[in-house]
Amino acid sequence: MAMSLSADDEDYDSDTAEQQRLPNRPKPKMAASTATTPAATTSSSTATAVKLPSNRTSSGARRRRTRCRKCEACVRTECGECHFCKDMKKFGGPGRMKQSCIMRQCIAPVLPHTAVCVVCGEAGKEDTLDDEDEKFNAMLMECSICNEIVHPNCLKVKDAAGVVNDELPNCWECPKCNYAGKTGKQKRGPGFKYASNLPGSLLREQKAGRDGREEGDQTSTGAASIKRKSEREETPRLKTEDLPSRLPPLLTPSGLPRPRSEVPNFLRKKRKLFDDDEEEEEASAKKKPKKSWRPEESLIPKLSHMKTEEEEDNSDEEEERQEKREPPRRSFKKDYSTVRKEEELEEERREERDSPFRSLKEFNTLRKEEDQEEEKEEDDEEEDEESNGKRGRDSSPALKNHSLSLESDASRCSSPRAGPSSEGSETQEKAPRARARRHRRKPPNRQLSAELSKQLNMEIRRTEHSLANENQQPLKSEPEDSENEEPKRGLRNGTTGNGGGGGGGVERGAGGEGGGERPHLRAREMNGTSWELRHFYPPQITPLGLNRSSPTVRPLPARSPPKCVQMERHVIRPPPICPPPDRLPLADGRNHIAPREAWLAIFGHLSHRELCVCMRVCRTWNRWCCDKRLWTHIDLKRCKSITPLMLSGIIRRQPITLDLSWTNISKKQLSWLINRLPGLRVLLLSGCSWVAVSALCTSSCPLLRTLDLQWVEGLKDPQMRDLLSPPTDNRPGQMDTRSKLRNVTDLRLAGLDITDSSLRLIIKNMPLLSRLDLSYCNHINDQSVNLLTAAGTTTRDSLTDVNLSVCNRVTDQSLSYFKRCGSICRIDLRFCKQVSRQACERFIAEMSVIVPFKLQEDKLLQKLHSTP
DNA sequence: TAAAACGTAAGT
DNA sequence: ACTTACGTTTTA
Repeated sequence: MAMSLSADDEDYDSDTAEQQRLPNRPKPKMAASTATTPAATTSSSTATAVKLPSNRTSSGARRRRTRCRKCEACVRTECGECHFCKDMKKFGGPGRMKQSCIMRQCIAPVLPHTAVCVVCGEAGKEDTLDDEDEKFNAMLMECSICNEIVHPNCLKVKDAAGVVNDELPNCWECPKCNYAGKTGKQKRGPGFKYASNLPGSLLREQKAGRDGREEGDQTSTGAASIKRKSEREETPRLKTEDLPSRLPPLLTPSGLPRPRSEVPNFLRKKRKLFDDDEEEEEASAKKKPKKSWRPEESLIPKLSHMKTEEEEDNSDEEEERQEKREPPRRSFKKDYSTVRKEEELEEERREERDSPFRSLKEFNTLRKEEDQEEEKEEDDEEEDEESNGKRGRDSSPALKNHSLSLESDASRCSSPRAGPSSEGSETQEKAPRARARRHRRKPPNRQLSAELSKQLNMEIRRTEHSLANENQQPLKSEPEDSENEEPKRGLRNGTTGNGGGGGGGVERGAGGEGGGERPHLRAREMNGTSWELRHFYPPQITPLGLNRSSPTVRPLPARSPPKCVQMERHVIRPPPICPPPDRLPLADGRNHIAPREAWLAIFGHLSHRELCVCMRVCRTWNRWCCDKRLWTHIDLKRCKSITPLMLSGIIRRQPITLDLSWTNISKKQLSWLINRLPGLRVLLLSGCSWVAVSALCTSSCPLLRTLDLQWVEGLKDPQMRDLLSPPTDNRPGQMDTRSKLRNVTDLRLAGLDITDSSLRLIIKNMPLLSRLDLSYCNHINDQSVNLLTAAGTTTRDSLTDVNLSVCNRVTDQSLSYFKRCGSICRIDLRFCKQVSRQACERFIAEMSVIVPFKLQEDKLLQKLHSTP
């Protein structure tokens, strides 16, 4: 980013250089020292008067944004544990970094109160109005391209449409820039924070790739596209189509004065990133056909489900699914996949031929056509909708289309640039006003569908808030427990496993490589624990008796996430909070009798896929269906490629449980995710690489309760040490002796070559550990159990469920050690060759005095009346 | 290239 | 006047 920015900045500066520099405006890259001065000067000017110098117009300095103080992050207290907190003097640090707590990074930074319109010099006046549109026109809008802050009403060029960025309050691409075809290349947009500053930022990588893609999408469009091409660097955003549209930016539907749909710069960038990866591909293949891409939204992934449906229709996917046992709802992951570029999709298809989604490509092609129409319709609808729940009307028929569109969205999204191109095509087709909307919607790249994005954003926010209250319970969330149990089940059945999560993924994923096997492998021996095995057998599936030595193939990591990494700048900031409507607006202007909560109760019974379908029905439903409570569990298991979009989609939904098992997520991606999922309680990373998992070493996830590291490749004692050791900080006063995983209660380490040294660390650093899965750990022996149950250890009393199945070094002796555990409820010693049934019976007999146990299965001791 | 450092805008 | 922390620059 920096690089790209710099480039942009240069231009920028060149223009403005002479003009005064606004506060903070980064001076030209020159030496910082020099820069300082100017800055200072400017600062003085600005400081006093909020207003920006008129000259600033051309491309003025950007106004620094400040926290909204309302979002979940803002209302949170400092964690005291992150990098930035530790730097703070209040936490004993030197105070040099001067950054806000990682957990408090504002989700929707706002313009400072001192901001005023460059034209009239007044502040935002939206509060004085009721009408949404009026509000919009009276609120201050900051252009992400020229940085100018104005009241839309004060613009002379009202006919031109501005492109509202839904994700960042008061942010748009002003009509002037839009009309001029300027791209936001220069900068990310106001309020954009360098994600790279964040510990977990995924960033930087994107740079390279991102630019390219976007453009690709644009191709279809006319002039704009041209421009862009020339300006590759620029953001993908607007396309030419925007030009034509003239309507003033509409307001956000949500009612609050929030900007609409555009994808924030950062998003765009993100998308670009995606695009980049894809771009080539797309460019070559698809783009040409201009499909109408739509802005993708992070949501889209979900939406993708929709498309899925069709796909399903096409094939027997459903059947397949069932066979696979894939829980329909969990298709979520797939949805995300849809987001990816078509290429990826194709690959996936190939790989996951079985998956319901496989037909994406075809689907997409089909959709293209449909989409165009759809978009038209949608646009119209949107207009209508804005005030009421318009879409509802066409719901039924719409569903189909919508679903398609959604999918398309997803696909489009995947192609960052798609937005533009699509727009172009759309525009042409549609009426002017429709176009206008589009502008909004489609922010260039991934343009999100405006509506969806908005709603989503809002929802997200809400969700986040709710997340804030950890207590929130999902309407129908699937109990995390289920997941927890997975392992066990897995052993039993061989398959089960993950099911909890949505299971199914496993099989599928494996499918490509032959992983398909599933369950029911028989137990044999497992001597060495080669991770190969792991690959072959997905965690839950692990055959009790696999021959570990057998060579395995990891589920291929599918293609590595393309330049996804480039999430860099991708800062996800949902729009300002705007509570979703409590009632469903009907076509006749009245509201449906059922309140939102009632609807949510119903939605709670739907699968994620179904929710995606519902989200297409109307804006209101769209928002409701995005309720965080409906997405407490996100399953991307076996999803071969984790893309930035997927990541953003995850963050927006703020899941409590995230299953990334057997994916090839990268360290940066994981780190980025973790740092943005403060409410994450369950993280499943089985089958991932240590490289990725190592993100846990530097990221903060204090609330994490369940950590699944089964079959993580390369995870041995040294790595376990890194994982459990307190953060290392050389700076004085920064020592935190507590492990970042100190609150973990459920740890799954099946299939790892760890020894007692790791156990000691676990015992020491996980005082709350209740469930421990050490199955398939060949180095675990009686001494290990002795350690876990030794006097003075917290695990002695905290352990309730220990899985030592297929641990061949464990003998009857371990059972005697377990008698020391005060809370033990379940001991799984199945397939432990050296454990006899007699010993188990003896254990039960002796324990029965205190706690009644039963032999639920051979060598599976289960406390009566309790199921851990 | 990531992380640290920094000037100073913005808020209290 | 003081604190927080944005957005950039510099350093490692």
